[in-house]
Amino acid sequence: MRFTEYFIPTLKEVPADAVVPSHQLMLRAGLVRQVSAGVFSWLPLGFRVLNKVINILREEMNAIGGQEFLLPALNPIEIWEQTGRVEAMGDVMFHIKNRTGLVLAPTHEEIITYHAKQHIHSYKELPQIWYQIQTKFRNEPRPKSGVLRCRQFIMKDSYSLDTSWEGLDESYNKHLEAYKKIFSRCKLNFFIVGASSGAMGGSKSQEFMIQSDAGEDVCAIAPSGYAANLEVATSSLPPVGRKENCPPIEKFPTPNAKTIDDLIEQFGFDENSLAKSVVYIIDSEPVLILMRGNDELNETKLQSAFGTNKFRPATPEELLDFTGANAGSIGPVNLKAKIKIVADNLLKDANCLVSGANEDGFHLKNIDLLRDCKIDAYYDLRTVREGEPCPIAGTPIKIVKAIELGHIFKLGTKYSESLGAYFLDKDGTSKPIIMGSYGIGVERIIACYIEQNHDENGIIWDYPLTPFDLHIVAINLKSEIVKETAEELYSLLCKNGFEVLYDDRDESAGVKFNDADLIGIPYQIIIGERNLLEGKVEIKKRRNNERTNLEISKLLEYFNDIKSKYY
RNA sequence: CGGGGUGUAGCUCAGUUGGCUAGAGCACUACGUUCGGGACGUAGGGGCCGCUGGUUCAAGUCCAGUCACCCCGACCA
Repeated sequence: MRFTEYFIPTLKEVPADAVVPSHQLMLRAGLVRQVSAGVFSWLPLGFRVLNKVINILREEMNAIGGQEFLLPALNPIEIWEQTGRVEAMGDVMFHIKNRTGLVLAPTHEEIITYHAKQHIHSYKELPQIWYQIQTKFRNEPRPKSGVLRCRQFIMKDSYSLDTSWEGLDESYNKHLEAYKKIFSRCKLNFFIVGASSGAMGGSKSQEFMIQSDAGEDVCAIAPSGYAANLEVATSSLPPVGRKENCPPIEKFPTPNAKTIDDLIEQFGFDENSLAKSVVYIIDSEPVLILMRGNDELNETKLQSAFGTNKFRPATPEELLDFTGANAGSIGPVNLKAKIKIVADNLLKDANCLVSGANEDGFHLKNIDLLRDCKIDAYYDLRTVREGEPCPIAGTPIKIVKAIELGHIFKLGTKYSESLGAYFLDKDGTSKPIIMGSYGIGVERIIACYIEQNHDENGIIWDYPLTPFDLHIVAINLKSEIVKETAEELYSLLCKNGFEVLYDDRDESAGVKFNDADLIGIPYQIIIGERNLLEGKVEIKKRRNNERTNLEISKLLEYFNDIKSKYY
């Protein structure tokens, strides 16, 4: 491709709106342009990369027996009502205003299940893996970081249909392996974490992550290999437990202690003996949640424990109504109203605790959870912290920010049951199809690759994602010998199957060098009079700036050799 | 949805207590010179100062409203 005949609008300056490196570079190198918040156009150069990613996805999905579909983005709302997800998705789903009854699909479990219901009637027709690479629409409240969080984006989503839970395990593992191959082929430095299933429903789920400060997810990782999204991460911290000879419960004044830290400072209590209480309204019912003093409630865990995402912290008025005190003096004993009390696992059956007295300015000490109050249930509710021992081998946990590239779910029968996708098994009984759901954010692969592969001059592409294999930089095309050689080499390399970007612009050397580094094609072939006098051209490797002067006659052999290593 | 910020040329930005025909650099067009790390000269083109209303002799500048975009938070499969 000749630069003069190809639309590559590079930018010299960093666009003011872009903050994360991948966003800046995708704009500067002419890969994408923003049209509105969370809505992007792919320009020719970026679209080449996008297609390379899509090819890899397609190859690996086909390799595990996936069959490619193309499902509609416009969906009848009825089908979403049947699965209860109009409400669950809430504002995230786009609704069509001038054609009521249609929505823009944020994902495709419903449509897949609809087709399964239509045509899958026997165990003989299972298993199936159905996938597509298609545009999704989500009304994100806050799109950000370029293509990392968009309102319109491309997803590779696949769905497995099985007759048994063992079958689901198999389909799930096929995806797990396929995803590892996909991200490895894309040269991404990724890791896999245990994750929450959230509103998707289902049991097991794992996420594919890359570590990045631009990420919105937080993960706990440990040298043992333990890795989990902070939403579900646990540690093997010892429980508070019971002390011998816990004295009777006793109220004491704490007029100037509103926080756990105040109590530690003013009264010298052991941090572990303090218990804090927060009140949430869960499914319209008040619940007092008791945790170690300085632990943080993990709302995702709360959601799993109660099986609902309809909860919120109680208002100050509600606090006073239910407990008899304001925030800072609340505890599990002597509550004004009889409300449900749950506690974090670390407090299981603990005693000698300090907590609020439900009377402003007073706390209780020597609380025994077995003696002084009734805990309705214990759950894992706390957020893991840096340095805690991991649950696998007790090695210290590190907390890192990460970008989610892909997510695989064992869905189970939530959708097949609500939409009536049943099959007849061998024994003649009717059973719901057991499903899995697996997604990859296509644009995120590209943004993540750039996050991990760039320097101050631009993007550093590698095979196979690079938009072109080779970049010919011809310096001073007014020179006959430069022009002739460049044209000859361009034609030779194209004929031999290389994808070549040939900078044939009448621009100064500096402009071309800088654009070449910005665009970041792995090898630059620099053709200038200086080297041509010796019958040579210069090869510059983008990644490490390594330069080699090579005889022109050996060029084809040189790149064929490189190519054979990559393809 | 809460908090903060920004809207002036294609891009990055300046524009004072309201005051002449609204500016710079880069980009763009023409001609000439230059040609291995973002060249130079000369001459040009390009503006609904986000939008609407108000105050004023006079508004890019002040006031009110509104829209868009960015950041932090909330939310998010």
